[in-house]
Amino acid sequence: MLKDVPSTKVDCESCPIRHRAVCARCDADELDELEEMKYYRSFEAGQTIIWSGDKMDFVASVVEGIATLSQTMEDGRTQMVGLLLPSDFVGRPGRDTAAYDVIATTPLVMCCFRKKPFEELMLRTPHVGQRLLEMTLDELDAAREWMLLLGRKTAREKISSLLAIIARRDASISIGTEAGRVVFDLPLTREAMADYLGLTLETVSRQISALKKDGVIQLEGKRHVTVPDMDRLMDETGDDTDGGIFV
Amino acid sequence: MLKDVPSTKVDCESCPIRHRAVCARCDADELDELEEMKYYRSFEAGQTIIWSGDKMDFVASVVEGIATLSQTMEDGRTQMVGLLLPSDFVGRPGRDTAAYDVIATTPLVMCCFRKKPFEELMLRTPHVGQRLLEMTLDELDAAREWMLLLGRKTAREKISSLLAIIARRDASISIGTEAGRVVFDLPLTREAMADYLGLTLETVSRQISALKKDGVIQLEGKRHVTVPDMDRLMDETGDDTDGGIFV
DNA sequence: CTCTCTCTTTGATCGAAATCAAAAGCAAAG
DNA sequence: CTTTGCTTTTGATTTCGATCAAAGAGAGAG
Repeated sequence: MLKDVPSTKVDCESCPIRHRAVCARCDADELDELEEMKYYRSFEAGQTIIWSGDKMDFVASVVEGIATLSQTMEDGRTQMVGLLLPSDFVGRPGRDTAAYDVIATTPLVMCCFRKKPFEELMLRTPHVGQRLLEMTLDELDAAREWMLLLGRKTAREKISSLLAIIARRDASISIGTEAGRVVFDLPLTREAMADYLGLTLETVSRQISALKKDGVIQLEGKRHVTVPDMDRLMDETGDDTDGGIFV
Repeated sequence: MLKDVPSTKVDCESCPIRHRAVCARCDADELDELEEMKYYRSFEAGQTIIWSGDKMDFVASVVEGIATLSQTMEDGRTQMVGLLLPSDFVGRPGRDTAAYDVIATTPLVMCCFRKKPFEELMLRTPHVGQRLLEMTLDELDAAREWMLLLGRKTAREKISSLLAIIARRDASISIGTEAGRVVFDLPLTREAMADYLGLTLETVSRQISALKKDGVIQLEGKRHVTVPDMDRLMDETGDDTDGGIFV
């Protein structure tokens, strides 16, 4: 089910708990303590990591890969409520059951901490709690941004918004950025995109085809996207000038 | 614009900052400090309390009345992203501009604290920060619950869900509860409901009429609602048995 | 009481996205 | 190379909610 990554002490630049997410202002002792505590788990694409309602005895942050948070109604309608990218945090200090399904959409590596000791550290270390509050507020903003999208945007605006988010996120990583040109691979299937946007997969496909026909994007295969002009794409999102905060 | 409520020391049972929201576990000194800090502001129905982008130099919690958080696109489409009921908290420790419009939908009284001293108290008092994290996580859950509604529910399910939420919230306050029967007044106009649910006001009106015709609810005037059988209403929401967490 | 203004209901029509259906593309397995 | 089992695209049709339009219902002002 899950294979453990070697968890001997690694000086892991990409481990967000240590280096970005939680501990930016912690002192050396606290960092060491976190370092001792952490362990890695990895998952295959498509694997469900946590089922809604499960007991959650750890918190974690994404090191590599992409996961989704989603909710499903009895009749099978599902809505994705969050996208977890590297450095994003999973888990609820103070809660013991998961509220959503967490599914790996690509091979995934997470950096985990058992919840109990992590919570104890939180009590002793106000910075960690504060940082967590900050991150939670960011997530809340993102969720509310998404509510506007789900409630009021057209299918074309929805797709454009999602592409813009991924493009921006990737643009900061990839090198393919020159004068508004961005190139990236979609990390989600059409169905996952539909579940995120509150659409059907057919509508997603059609709108992507339409954006392609109109020259807003170029497609190579099913996943490889080129945005020749980010401003043009942004115009399609319906957002005001400086756009969404999301992810 | 705003008239101040006498802010001499009041032993205010309904003031949530003091008695419920933030300070359940604080000791006497901290409570006194909060007590000294707080002041009240009241607003008329329809008044905009905070504009998105405004500088926010206070945090507050709702004592009486109802307010909404909403986002508006340039072309006027608006989506409500939160409903503030008594005891709910407004404001972002660590942020200085408001992300949403806050509008009073009924006469409103808020218990306010200047942000700076409140943040300082937070630093000294871990309980307050923790409580705030807990509250923020609740809001996040609520927002995500709403994402499912916005993305995947039908108009009828949306209306039923909103009615159920208000009914449940009111049921715990009002006396009109006997064997699943709940009576309450809608605190929102049809338009506000539409903005919350991602619908038009005409659709809201039509669906309410339909629920009435089908005996799921009874209406007296425009606002006064009787739910003869909560279970029946819950069946209409599309939620699984124990329903939403929202509000 | 009547006028005005706002909120709400209801009707007729339209349109965007859902649904139903089939074909095309592609990768892994045999 | 063919088969199998996806994911994706495209087409035809339907439907739910939006839009356009008008009438009813209160509440408050004069």
